[in-house]
Amino acid sequence: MSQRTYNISELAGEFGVTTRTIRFYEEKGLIAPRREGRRRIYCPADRVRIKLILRGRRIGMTLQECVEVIDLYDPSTNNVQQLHSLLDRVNERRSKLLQQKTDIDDMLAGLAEVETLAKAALAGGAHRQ
Amino acid sequence: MSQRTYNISELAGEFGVTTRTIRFYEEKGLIAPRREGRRRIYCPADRVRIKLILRGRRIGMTLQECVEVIDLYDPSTNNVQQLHSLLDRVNERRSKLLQQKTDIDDMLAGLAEVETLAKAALAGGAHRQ
DNA sequence: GATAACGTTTACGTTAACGTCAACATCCGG
DNA sequence: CCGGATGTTGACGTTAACGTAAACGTTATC
Repeated sequence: MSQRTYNISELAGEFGVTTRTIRFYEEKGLIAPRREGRRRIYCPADRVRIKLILRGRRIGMTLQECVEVIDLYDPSTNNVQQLHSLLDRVNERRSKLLQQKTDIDDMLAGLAEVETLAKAALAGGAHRQ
Repeated sequence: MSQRTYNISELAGEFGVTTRTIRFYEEKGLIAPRREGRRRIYCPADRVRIKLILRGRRIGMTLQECVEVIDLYDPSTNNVQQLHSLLDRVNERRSKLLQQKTDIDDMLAGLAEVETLAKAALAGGAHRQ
């Protein structure tokens, strides 16, 4: 069951970013694909990391924050202290995300109002140019 | 019923930003407080605009996008063409917001898993330093 | 009337997240 | 063997969103 692999333009195409973006993430230490000669070869895990990074970016997280969140998913510790600190960071991140959800819902409510008013105007007294 | 007013440091304090940030928003044309001499005097409407800008920023919108959204709330047109274009922009913005909500929910689900695992580790086989 | 406390303008500095370009390597079909 | 297509490594450029600092005005207060 040899893992499927990807080259850089394949992933760039899939995610709608440039190859420069993917190389930049590597430059910043967010991913570390293996090499075949000089060429970068991405495994499924690399691909997932990129996906997670881009998800973070879509909600306005910095690359640094993206790493922090991804690192949460990858505990690799059994130490009591570290588990507690992990739980703390999970809670911090969660409260930020919940605030963002509230912001989004408020904004959606505003849009709904705008839509209602605009449709009413169209149905009622709107005039042509 | 004379409107309440605010000075710059008052608003900066309330919103947890610097006065520089507020002046910067003005520089970019996002707000336009009236003056009393050289001093900036903010009315409730100005305050609301700042609040909306900061809400946009929290979910990763650029200042430009913030203006676009705020402008949606302020139609001031009865032209059919423009009303249709308004509705289009509302829909575009909504779909971005919904994508963001999905991203946030996915991330929250991930955090919940991490939390469950960490708590299990603490309850079960975690060891002290 | 000196000195804080707050505000103003002007201007240069900074950081993040890439874009852009040059110069070169590799590979592949004709 | 050669010309694209694709990849690589520098290296410098760019934009957004402020930070920071200097130099000055206004007001309050001791």
